[in-house]
Amino acid sequence: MALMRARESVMSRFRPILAEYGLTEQQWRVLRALAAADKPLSVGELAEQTLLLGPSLSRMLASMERRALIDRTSARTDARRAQVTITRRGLELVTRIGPESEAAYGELESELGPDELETLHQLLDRVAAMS
Amino acid sequence: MALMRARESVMSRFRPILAEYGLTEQQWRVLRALAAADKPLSVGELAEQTLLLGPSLSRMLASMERRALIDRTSARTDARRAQVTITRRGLELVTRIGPESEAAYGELESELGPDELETLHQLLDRVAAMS
DNA sequence: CGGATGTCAGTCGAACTGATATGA
DNA sequence: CTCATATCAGTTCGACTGACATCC
Repeated sequence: MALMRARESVMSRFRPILAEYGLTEQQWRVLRALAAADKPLSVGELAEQTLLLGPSLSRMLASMERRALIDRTSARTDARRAQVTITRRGLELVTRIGPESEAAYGELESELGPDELETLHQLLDRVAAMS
Repeated sequence: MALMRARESVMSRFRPILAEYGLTEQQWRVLRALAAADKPLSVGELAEQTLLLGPSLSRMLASMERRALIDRTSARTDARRAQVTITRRGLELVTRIGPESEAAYGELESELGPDELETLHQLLDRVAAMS
């Protein structure tokens, strides 16, 4: 519950911004992962990085492709593997929303202080690594 | 994302146990809140403690009432306010699942150590309090 | 009356399972 | 053939909104 409350506290600031741009949290995670990666990602890699399931991603990607936020082509070396890339339009969205995202992160840092934010990060990573 | 990963890591151990008993995470949160409170809770109080929305709760409570896990009556002093209590059957479920829940928490404690778990808790609470 | 509480109805997004096409 | 990757189909659940009944 503590983890949920903390996440809810952070996201409640950020969700309205996403809604303005017609994005769900999950779609935002996809866009960020693609923008951060400097290469095309497979659906499997995306699933891992965004904590989404394959079928959910599959439908989301179809919808995001219709909105021209991402592109899907199949890999040359392995035709099973999709190549998902972010489009110029998608990247534009990320760069427009990005600053507001960092602002939310900045609030967090000014609330906790840089050292304790770092501590929090390390502890969370250790919990995540338990799996 | 760090908060999500940490939570996912914790819950991935626990979710199969809930599934065994036919409970969703959200229903479990309701049961725990009711078991922890030694008095009837209103839907509003439940919403606050479980991070669920009113309408979602309303439907869930109806379903849980059909399964005889909870009871709903209206308050004497204020007929708008519902009195939600846990039934004997619901309490039985909590006491059966409880130990497994604490086992998961124990894993966390043995992974981080008691001091750092405490630190994590405090940091998370501070983030949650930002709202 | 105005404000609070809870429920209902309906829509939407995502989780999840099982089956299937395709290719390594 | 096997295994992996991705998608499809279908169901279920909760988020969310707007309307509404009820009561303070």
